[in-house]
Amino acid sequence: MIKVLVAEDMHLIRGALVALLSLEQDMSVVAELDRGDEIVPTAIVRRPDVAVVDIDLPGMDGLTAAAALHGAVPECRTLVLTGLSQPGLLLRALQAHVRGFIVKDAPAEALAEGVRRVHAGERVIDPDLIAAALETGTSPLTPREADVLREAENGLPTDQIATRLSLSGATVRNYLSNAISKVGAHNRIDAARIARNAGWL
Amino acid sequence: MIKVLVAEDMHLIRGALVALLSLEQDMSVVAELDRGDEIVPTAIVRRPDVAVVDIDLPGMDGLTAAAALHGAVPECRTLVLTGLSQPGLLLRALQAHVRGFIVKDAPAEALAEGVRRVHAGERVIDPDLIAAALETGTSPLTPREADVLREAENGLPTDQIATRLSLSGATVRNYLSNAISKVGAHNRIDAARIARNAGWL
DNA sequence: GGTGGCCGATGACAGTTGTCATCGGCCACT
DNA sequence: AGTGGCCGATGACAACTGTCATCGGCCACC
Repeated sequence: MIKVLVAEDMHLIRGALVALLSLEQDMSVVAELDRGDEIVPTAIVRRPDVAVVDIDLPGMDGLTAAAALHGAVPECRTLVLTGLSQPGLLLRALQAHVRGFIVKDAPAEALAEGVRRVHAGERVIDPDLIAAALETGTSPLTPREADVLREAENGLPTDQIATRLSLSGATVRNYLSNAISKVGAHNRIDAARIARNAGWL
Repeated sequence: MIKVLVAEDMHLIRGALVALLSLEQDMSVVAELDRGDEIVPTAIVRRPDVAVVDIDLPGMDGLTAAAALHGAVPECRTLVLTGLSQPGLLLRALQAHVRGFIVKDAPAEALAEGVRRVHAGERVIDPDLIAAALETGTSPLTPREADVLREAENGLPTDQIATRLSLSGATVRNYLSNAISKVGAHNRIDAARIARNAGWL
């Protein structure tokens, strides 16, 4: 019997995923969570074989939690669930010792199948996503450029971004200018959109 | 036995929702769809009692489909499913003769319960969402202002928005300026974000 | 028939944003 | 010791953005 932990913030979706997994004879859900920062403490107590983790969780994002989980409970394999297919996230996921990466519009059977294969030690990654990740490549942005883009995404003007990051306004504009040209955008918000879609933020 | 139609674009989530509904003794899923424009044709053939429809579907958005469904198969009641709770969408949903409105982070039992109540002729709407909708009120934006904001959201510069909407660049700036002051934003992207969150786009 | 709202446009102006050249400090690598 | 990259900063300049006043046409409402 494969013991599964499920972490997904939207209650209804989580319940539905649990229902889906519960249909399988060879697995049982031993924990249900809605926050990333509860994954490790819960896993230590419940000792799941596989953790099914949404990438976008409150408290602590799914990838950070996956890395921490690998450290705290190494025998527990992580299967990441993501809504949007952002290639850059795949790279970060692999660095976080994630063993499987399933997109939410994969066929329903893919989940249980993925859990089984990850439990068996295989890696489970959508081939299309691998191709996209290789194509997109690694982020061209420096950490600071990414920081600035993240703030710009919310519509903050230059000087407020500068204040929040303790930078000079002119420096912020330089970073934005660099980021804009690196990703091939026309302005800051375009750049933020491109970087976000690529999974670089 | 309540016959249910499920329309949700993410395959895995759809399968999970179907699994969840299939656990109920008094209902059966008679149709599964991933596109909005197939809802009406399918409903005409399968005659579901309740349609569970995601708001964000390819082909035709869930609300438009719900309105069409009400016209084509009036005895079928619609229950809308939405990820983000955007108050403005609730108003549009009610105009589309939607009978229920469930947020994806509602408890898992809420779905089957909602299906039952909608089938019984009740309206099912989260009280918090009603309050938020009343608070947010109806959109202050004129149709054209909303058009311009939608384009601005993607990072297009003024002149490209003008081209796409067949307007003068100066007019676009005026509309944006109006929209920005109406929603109390500091710039176009801030305005787009606010309007999007309110469900006005 | 007047009033008011939305549409579309123009011109002027200030403020913000994007680009470029250039600087110094720091750190890693050869 | 030199090279190159990232960080943070400045100044100047052009381009874009946001605001305001103002116009005419159209349509709905009283």
